[in-house]
Amino acid sequence: MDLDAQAHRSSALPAGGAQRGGSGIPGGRRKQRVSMADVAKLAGVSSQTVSRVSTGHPSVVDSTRRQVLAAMRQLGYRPNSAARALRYGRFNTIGVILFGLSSTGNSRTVEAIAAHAAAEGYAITLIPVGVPTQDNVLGAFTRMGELAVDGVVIIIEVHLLDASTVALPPGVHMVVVDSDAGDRYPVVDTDQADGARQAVHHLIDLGHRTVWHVAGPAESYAGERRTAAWRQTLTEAGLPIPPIERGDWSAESGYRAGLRLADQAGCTAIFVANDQMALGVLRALNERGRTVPAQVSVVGFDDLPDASSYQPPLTTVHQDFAAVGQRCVQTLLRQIHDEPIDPGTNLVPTRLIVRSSTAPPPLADRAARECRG
Amino acid sequence: MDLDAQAHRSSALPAGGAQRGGSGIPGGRRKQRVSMADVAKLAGVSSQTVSRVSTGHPSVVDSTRRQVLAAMRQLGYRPNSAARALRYGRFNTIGVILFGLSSTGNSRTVEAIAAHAAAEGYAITLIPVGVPTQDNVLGAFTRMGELAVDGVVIIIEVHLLDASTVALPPGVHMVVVDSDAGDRYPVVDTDQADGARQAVHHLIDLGHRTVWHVAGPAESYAGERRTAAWRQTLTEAGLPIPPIERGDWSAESGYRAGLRLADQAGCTAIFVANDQMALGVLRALNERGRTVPAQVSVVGFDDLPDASSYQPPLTTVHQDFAAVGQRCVQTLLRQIHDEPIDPGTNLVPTRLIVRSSTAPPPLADRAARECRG
DNA sequence: TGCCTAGATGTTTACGTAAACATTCAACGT
DNA sequence: ACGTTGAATGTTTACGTAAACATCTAGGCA
Repeated sequence: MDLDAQAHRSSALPAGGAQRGGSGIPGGRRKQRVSMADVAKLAGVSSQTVSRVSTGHPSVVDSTRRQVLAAMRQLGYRPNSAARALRYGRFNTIGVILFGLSSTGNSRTVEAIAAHAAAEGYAITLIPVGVPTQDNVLGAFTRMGELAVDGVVIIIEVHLLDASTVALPPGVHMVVVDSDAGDRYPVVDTDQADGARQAVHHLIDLGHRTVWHVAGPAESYAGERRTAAWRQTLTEAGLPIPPIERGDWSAESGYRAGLRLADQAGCTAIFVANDQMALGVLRALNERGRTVPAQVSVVGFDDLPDASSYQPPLTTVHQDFAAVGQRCVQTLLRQIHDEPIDPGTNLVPTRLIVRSSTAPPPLADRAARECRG
Repeated sequence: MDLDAQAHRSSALPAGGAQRGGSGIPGGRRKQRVSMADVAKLAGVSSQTVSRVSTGHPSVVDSTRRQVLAAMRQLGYRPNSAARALRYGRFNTIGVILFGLSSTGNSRTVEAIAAHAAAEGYAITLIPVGVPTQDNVLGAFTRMGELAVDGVVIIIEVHLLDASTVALPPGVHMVVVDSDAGDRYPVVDTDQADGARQAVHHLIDLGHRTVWHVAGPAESYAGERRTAAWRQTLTEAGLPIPPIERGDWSAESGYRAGLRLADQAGCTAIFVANDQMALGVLRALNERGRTVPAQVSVVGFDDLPDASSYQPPLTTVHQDFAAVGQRCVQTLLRQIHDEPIDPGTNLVPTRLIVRSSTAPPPLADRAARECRG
């Protein structure tokens, strides 16, 4: 790898554009990049032939092709994607607008998006929004308008986009992840409701009289969907609905919520809205001497890679982030290629992973319905 | 937001490029994007004036500027970044080559890179490498060569780049994260060695007779650096060097290593090469009835957000991923702008976060040197 | 032999932008 | 009054690529 040579070259060049290069004089101004014309000259063909070789056009005779390829290698030619994009009117790039990658699922979703986009010949550009204020989101949209993207995946609570002043630049397609705006935009999302339902049902089926809940922040639609499904599942089962504890997705907030729940006498089962908070809940219960799962059962949501190593290994709802990313790319590319897309929300199924943090309640707390079995 | 209008428009258009548009006839073929010329025509000025307004050039009289801005808004003009990139020879984009975002620090580093790049007017493009084979890395480099980036941050064990056949396309600058190739490429890295040293010293200072070690995979230079520093620190302290247990960074592998260590009689202190494996170690020790920190002390590395909620809260080495990302961007931009860069490795300091997983060893195991204090 | 066909290659042009250069015009000084 | 200046704006051109069109060559067939 010739890093050194490169560094030397660039530092040896005349600094600014002082020479104001006459048209084609190489070496005058920094002839930064090798163009097709350069390759063509060396190979003794026209630049169009170089173009044909570059794009794999069939009607180039083999000897010519080899000659051109040799010249390309010799000069270190690489196609100028800006010129290509200009020519084609396409960037072959997908933008991803998000708050941050540190949030649990985002990084894995983005990873999947990147992987699948790459497989389709698309690169992805990250457009981070620092703080999720409406102003910042608008700013991201403005920036995105100037960005070299053919479409965007928006991994942001969509209600932040509802300011009527936002005008999405025409020609930019979009897919929204993690939202309930199913009828306004194409949406891909994990089936939050069904996941929560499975979690709560699991606990009910084990014989618990009810299921307590540590919810995510109220601003999160994904969180709210999980909470709503928790409530509905309990209602359908004719069980009482305990008061909600609320966290901010962090393990620390789960710990605080867990301390409060540990003091609730009748609390034998907890559905926690994500695994990180569940980690905190487990610690709180342990500190308060309430054993899991003998005295209290805990179910999480996400199935983080670490969840199987919690103490005890966590029963949780598995989210298929890879599938979400894959469907995002697929939906977006269909739009970009002017193909029809299935309207409405594209739900990715979840499944419950049963580990060691759930068990039937202590005998004293066992529900009557358990006796059916 | 006029998503609907957009959708209708695009579906109402003639599908393929059947019309093969005569040169400038609008409406023939899809006149996809609004150009400066369109704005100029509407505003009754030359396209150069539109350009001047667009770039904020001072010599445009206010009335003209307002006229142009109005026309821009009316037509929904947005600059074509491909044309700009072609004109300027710059993309204002930084590429990031990595394996995956799920790996611990990567997502946070990338996040920081994205944030700082955005602040400098640069977007970032993700170039994921599926499996870290040499072939794939080469593939990524090839793709990157064709990509619209002015520089790349490489978050990949650098020895995968050492195939002599890799020719980095000239004109693309690079910074390597997480490597020991300090003299060949500009490198930004967490000070792995010092972090490990702090961790081991902490345990020694608590009076442990030696410190056992759960290492990362042998292929990881970052991991090897931590291991080497662990060994050196013990050696300098004149302490014996126990056999190494090795994991693959995952909590599960940490668990398995922990089970093996739990059976080692003299093991009272463990330095684990990352927090995730430490989580597994904690579980293994707990299962084997060895209490932390009373019987065994554990120190991790990374300071994941969750580490403070482990059981017990983990003493660990804090990595400043944000600083790493920031310095990457800074170093890269200096190269891109032809400014001199400080050669060699740019080390980001770490600091030990002492929580509840470390304590002096049980009396029977206390080292003689402890009596000095 | 000469025309026709098809495949290989060369030439022209447009994509949207902005630097460089050219032009216009009003304000100013002598 | 007239030339000079400089600010505002218009015109030309190049950036690198690839489609569209033009040209050229060799081989097939009457």
